[in-house]
Amino acid sequence: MPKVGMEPVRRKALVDAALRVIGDQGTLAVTMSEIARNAGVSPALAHHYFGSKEQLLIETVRSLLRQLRDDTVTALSVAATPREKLSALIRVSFQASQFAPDTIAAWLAFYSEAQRSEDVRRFLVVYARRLRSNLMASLKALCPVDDAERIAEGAAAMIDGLYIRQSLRSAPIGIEASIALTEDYVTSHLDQLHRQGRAI
Amino acid sequence: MPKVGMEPVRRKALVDAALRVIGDQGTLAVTMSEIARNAGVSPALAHHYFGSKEQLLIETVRSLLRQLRDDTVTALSVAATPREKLSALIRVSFQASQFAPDTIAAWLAFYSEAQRSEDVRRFLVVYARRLRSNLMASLKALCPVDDAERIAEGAAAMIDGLYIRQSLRSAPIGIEASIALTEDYVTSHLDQLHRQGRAI
DNA sequence: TATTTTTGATTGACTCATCAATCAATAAAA
DNA sequence: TTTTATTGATTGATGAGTCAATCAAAAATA
Repeated sequence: MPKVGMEPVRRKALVDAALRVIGDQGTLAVTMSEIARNAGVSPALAHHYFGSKEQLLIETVRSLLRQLRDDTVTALSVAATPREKLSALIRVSFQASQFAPDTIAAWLAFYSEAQRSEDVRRFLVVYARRLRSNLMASLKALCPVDDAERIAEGAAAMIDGLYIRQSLRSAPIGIEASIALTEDYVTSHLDQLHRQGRAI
Repeated sequence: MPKVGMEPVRRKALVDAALRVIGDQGTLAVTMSEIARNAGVSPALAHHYFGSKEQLLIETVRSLLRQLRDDTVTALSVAATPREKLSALIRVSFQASQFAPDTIAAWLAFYSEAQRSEDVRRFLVVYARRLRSNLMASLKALCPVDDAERIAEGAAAMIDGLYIRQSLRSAPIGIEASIALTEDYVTSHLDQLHRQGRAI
């Protein structure tokens, strides 16, 4: 039943399937067969389009990252002031699409994989940098650079930490609580600078 | 060259080797052969003493957790006031032994594995609970319970977040900087409560 | 328009490697 | 001689990657 132009469709289906399977198994010890089955095609086809499992995995991180970037761009575009942009950045990280158990499990699996695959590591570093630089951009408008750096570092760490804790599913902190906690961190530190007359 | 009483020695050697290999590969996709080789024994011996790979891995998380608990107990015992105990808890998390790249990679690998193995997950939940309850014990002496809960949650998240970010080894935040950031979080929130007259 | 040719999509069957787990055999204590 | 420590060799399962073959759409040609 070969219809022409299937390539992009299949690529997407396979990447999505990889995400699902990884999210489900919570590990990169997933097989091509399983991914292919989940996508409704044969294992051979997965190889045909991606060449190797590694490559399919890379593509999968990439898609995760792209999703997050798109969400971020959208959120930032509707935020007017630097302070609003900060809130938008925090909110995006805990957005439902990012906070879904499957997605969290997949991120975690990739963090673990990053220790072995230089390619995967590079993508995660991009994520870390992006979050940091987005936070910095807004913070610099609100306080001196060195304070901004500290706050950005702290906020980023807190976001990642809340994220990873979510993966254990014990005493799960909800989306709103996570946002409130991070929001609180930023606010209280900015307030502190304000009182010290160091804010802008 | 069988000498009697080798069992405990070998068990420890194998667990230590597992930790090294996992830390090195950053994943639980490690083989019994590799672990055994690293411990200087045959794969068959590893099976002899642990029965299965899963069991050896469980034992390895356990040892990680025990190490952390011992460090924590020691650190808490020399701290007198609640505030000092808080600092001690923070410091322990970033202690050299916990902050070694291998150890970080191993923790990460186990977090990822926790999605699949209920046993591993249980151990990590124990860790999370322990950290939280230790923080709470000291915080409750310094502020109302609901504030304590928020601060404990935030501090724990920040610790985990700094930890995970360390694993990417990009723009690595040092031990001291990590401690300072977390310390800063706790201090500024306690100060805030103080100003509001809600601290104890 | 009818036909042949080329190309893209797809898979079943296969190969090769790896790995967890088993077991029987050996060697040294006790 | 019984027990403990240890391993080499083997087995059985699984999984990544390859390949040749099939099928149908599209393009080219008659």
